[in-house]
Amino acid sequence: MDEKQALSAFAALSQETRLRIVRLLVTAGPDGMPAGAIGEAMDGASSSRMSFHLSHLEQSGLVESRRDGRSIIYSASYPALSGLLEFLMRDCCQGHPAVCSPVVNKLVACCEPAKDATHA
Amino acid sequence: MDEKQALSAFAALSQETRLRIVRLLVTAGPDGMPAGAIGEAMDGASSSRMSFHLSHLEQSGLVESRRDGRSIIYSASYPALSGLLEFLMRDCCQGHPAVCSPVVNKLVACCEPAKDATHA
DNA sequence: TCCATGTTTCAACGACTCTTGAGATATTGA
DNA sequence: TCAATATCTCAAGAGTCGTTGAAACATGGA
Repeated sequence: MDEKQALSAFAALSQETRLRIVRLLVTAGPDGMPAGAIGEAMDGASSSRMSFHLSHLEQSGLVESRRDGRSIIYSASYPALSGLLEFLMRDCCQGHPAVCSPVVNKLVACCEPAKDATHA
Repeated sequence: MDEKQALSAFAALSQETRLRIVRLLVTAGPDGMPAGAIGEAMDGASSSRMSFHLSHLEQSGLVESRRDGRSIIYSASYPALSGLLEFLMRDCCQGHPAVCSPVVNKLVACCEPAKDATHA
């Protein structure tokens, strides 16, 4: 992820409705959800409002879409999300231990990474 | 970090100048830099423009300031940055392995966390 | 083919963001 | 006290963002 993409992703996540959509889609899993169902989950937001935010999220790369019959199914892009996290840690915070160590320490507990990964 | 703070932090980082400032201040370390020096590093941005972005960053909690004589010294808030990362991983992505594992795997290599931390 | 359904596109509007330049404020040293 | 330095505050303007409602488009079934 380069700086331009990161700026776009941060802008996408800086809006309450969009942040909620991302949260919802992450929990929904790879199968995703149709736009209409997402709108209902957002306190019944109007379809044009949903479309606005979903296309914003899609342009930022954080979500993906595919058509299924009449519905358009949106799903979270896990690679984009981890790419953003990695950008924030590495490119922006330069892997500074004061920033990253607390996070890694908390996260290894919850995520159980493969212990024998690229860990030179 | 709660959602409101996270939204504000994402908004702060979604602007090129502010992202560059954060990067600069992370590398500058805990001693920070005076506003004028930051402005010079930003292609000689005007003082009012700097003030605008720096107070935006300060309000979001990502940077802190203190007065030193005539200068005001700005420094990165490492806790806020790791708080944001943690929010993104835990609250937003729910610690979803597909998002977090790649990041943690890459980061343990670079950050060398204390192996005996809260790691139930 | 026609209609219903699900979604997008468009125009309009108010609200917010960012930049600029001028002026105000705080601090220091003479 | 005065002047110089470092920074902030304010007002104005161009631009962007988010919402709304109406209309258009795409798909599937009768």
